[in-house]
Amino acid sequence: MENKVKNYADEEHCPVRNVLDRFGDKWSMLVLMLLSDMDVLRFNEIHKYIGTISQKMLTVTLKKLEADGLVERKAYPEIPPRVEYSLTKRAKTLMPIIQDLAQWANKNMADIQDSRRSVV
Amino acid sequence: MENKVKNYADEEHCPVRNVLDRFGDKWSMLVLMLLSDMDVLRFNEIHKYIGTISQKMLTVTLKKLEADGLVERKAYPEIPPRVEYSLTKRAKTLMPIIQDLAQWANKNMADIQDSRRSVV
DNA sequence: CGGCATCCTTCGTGATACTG
DNA sequence: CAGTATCACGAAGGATGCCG
Repeated sequence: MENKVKNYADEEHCPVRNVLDRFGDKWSMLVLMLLSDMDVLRFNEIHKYIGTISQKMLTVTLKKLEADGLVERKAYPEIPPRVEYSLTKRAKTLMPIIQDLAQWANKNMADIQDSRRSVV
Repeated sequence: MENKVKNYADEEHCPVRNVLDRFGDKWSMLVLMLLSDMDVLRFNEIHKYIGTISQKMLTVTLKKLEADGLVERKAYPEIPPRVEYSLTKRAKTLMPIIQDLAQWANKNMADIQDSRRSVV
């Protein structure tokens, strides 16, 4: 019935790619972890926490995360404007996995850097 | 002692970025999952399984993974040449996390795509 | 067979200036 | 304050051809 050689490039077989396409970029993961720690933050607060991100990239990143239902955006119609960001429930189910990934990274980073040097 | 505002961009706080910088690219994850399924594969076998990857990118991806100690490369001095790739122990400790990520992706992908459409 | 070298295109990212 | 708009650049990725 089934072909022996499945196509590993399609999304059917590799949903991970679907996920990574969304927060595998330079900043998304960082924003998620930050919001996970701090619960609610305003635009400029995030900007200050992540010192090196540009305003543009923060905007783009937040928009993407909001579109994917991972971040909630709450704008208050005040002058000056105030906008608060927080994680959605969906994002919160993802965070434990991110934490596992972080732990693995912590444990293995040193060894990996050794690998790169020794050029086995 | 500590500054209230930590820098979330440094590796100390975000080892995930270190990991993602390594296999967060377009193909690494795919190669890891494929090798996890198939145990041992030759260069052209991987190439066929992942139909859409270019030869160049497969080479680059495998080299990166090898350098990080995630993939083992075994070359047989024959004519024509034969090279076999497999996961290292280190990579095998990572795979469960990847699997979790894959499961999460499977469960949530549909909802996420709905989110993108409804533009909440 | 399993690469490497080169060229070329596209995308992500950054810098800067402007706005409601 | 919280963005948007525009320009510019570098890196990632693809196409093609050559080699041991």
